[in-house]
Amino acid sequence: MRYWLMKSEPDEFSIDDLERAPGQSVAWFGVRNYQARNFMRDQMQVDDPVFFYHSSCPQPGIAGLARVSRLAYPDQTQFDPTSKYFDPAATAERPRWFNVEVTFVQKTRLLALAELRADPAVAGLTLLARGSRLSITPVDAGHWDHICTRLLGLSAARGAAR
DNA sequence: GCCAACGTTGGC
DNA sequence: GCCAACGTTGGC
Repeated sequence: MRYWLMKSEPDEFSIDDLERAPGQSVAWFGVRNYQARNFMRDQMQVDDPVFFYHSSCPQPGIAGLARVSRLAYPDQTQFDPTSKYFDPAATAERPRWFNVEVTFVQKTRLLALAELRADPAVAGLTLLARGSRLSITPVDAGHWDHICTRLLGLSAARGAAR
């Protein structure tokens, strides 16, 4: 099992939107970065725990927990000419972009980026790396546990969504 | 709105 | 295959 952090702009799709989604499960479509795609396509497994991170907003930070609910499959928006994620180079035979699905676990208090940066125990989080822009990043088990139990006050079991 | 950092594109 | 130009991300 691996742990992940997935960024979303709350204006586009927030933790509240995930909670309200039918079945509380959604396709994580629109990723157009190869490294992030590869994480989804090659490494993410059903039930992997996910930090849901709000980016490009007044209070960037972790806003909740989710988990992977479906293995990666071709991102349908790449085939849709009316979508802003349309990719003319993609074909059904040779899809270029993939997405997993994630499901809602729970909201948390907003754990601000600034608070993460200030905590030496999570130094090394890919999210915090200089110039890091990746929308999907892996999280070490130790960092996951520290954030859940020490910073968010959750039980480790709840945090791991078992 | 600024801008640093990084990724992608395309001419050569 | 190099690399300049351009586009995007995302915190501030």
